[in-house]
Amino acid sequence: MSLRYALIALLTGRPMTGYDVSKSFSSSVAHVWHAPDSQIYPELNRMERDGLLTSVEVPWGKKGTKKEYHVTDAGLADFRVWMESPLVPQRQRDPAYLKAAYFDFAAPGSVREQLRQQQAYWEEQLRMLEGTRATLVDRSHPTLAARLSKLNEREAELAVRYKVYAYDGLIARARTELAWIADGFALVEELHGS
Amino acid sequence: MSLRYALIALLTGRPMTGYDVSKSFSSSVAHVWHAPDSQIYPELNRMERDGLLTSVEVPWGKKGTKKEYHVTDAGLADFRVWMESPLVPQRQRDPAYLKAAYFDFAAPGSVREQLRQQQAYWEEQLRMLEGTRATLVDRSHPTLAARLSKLNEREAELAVRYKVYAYDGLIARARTELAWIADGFALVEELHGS
DNA sequence: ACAAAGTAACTATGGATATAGTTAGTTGGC
DNA sequence: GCCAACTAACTATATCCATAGTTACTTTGT
Repeated sequence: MSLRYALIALLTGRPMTGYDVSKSFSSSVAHVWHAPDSQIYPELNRMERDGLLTSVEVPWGKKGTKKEYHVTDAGLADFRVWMESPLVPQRQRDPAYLKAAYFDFAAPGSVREQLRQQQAYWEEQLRMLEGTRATLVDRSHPTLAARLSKLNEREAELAVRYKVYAYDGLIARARTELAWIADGFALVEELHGS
Repeated sequence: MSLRYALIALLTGRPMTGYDVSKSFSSSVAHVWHAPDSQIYPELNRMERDGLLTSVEVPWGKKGTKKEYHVTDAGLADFRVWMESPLVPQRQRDPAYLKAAYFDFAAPGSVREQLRQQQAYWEEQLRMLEGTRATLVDRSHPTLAARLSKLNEREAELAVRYKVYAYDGLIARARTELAWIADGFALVEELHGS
């Protein structure tokens, strides 16, 4: 059900077409919530049906049209209810930790290779997160900038600070993963030599 | 697909009935992989059908019987293939970070309340993880002990060290979450006063 | 003797998610 | 003038996962 609220959150910044939403999801918003467009388009339709969004047909080129989704008052109210409601605790389900617990079933070379892949992934994540954080701090982030233009300075300050806070959490998490991976290299070294 | 390998991993320790597996999942193994029994029983059946497990009917009381699942050589081979294969990178999908990014939509009191709930959850997690880690180090953990009895000292050392390593990662993650939550309290204080 | 708690093994249903397409119009480069 | 890349909006299928039951037998406490 969080997809629905991720979509409202995104659309409070500015009205968007399904395609825009899909692009936003695969770039910046994907850091906090990933979704493929096969989920996004149907969900946008359902949300319009449920009155959380309205759509406006916008011309595109000569013949084409595109649907631009706007958050309704009901949608915003629904979002606030969700924002105020307690969070259901996350289930632990991470294949990386499951694998690590049974690394003794794999060859040391394979373990090192997998650690390298995880390291590359998290380093890339970290770079992206730090880059995005910088665009939040200087308020150049496109979606954020669109939303800020509708707010007064006090409200803008809150919006920016909480977003930076969320990214700080993600960055801390990425660093923790990288530290764990570094420990993994050291452990393989200790147990199997270099 | 990881559920299948989590099940094989568990059953390499000792043969178990579906019920045993379900209990293990809701206690110790749930730290790395959660699954309800509505997933476990059908998956065990499919795995038996696919030749990864065999089952032995064991009498239970006067009239009852129970099915004890054993990992087959094919199952172990399949597990090793998975253990050696690269890990698909994680999708980020965490409602806590999504919410945090939009805390300005919620009342400060509600934010504090949600932070408190998250804090309680992660403190409890941390306690459990540290408790389980201790039973791994002193080799008193039941599932681990069962597996160790089939291994020589060198193999046992590897099995223990990697399991402790996995738990160290989970513990570090829990601590990172708690530090982030503490920063959240400080931020709410700064932005809205106490 | 009986009830409560525990053990065992499921099923049913709906929603969430991943993977992989499809159809059609638009823009920019050569 | 045409092709590649991009924009737009999907659909189809299968699996994963969560919630909430059901049935039936066993052990333990009183």
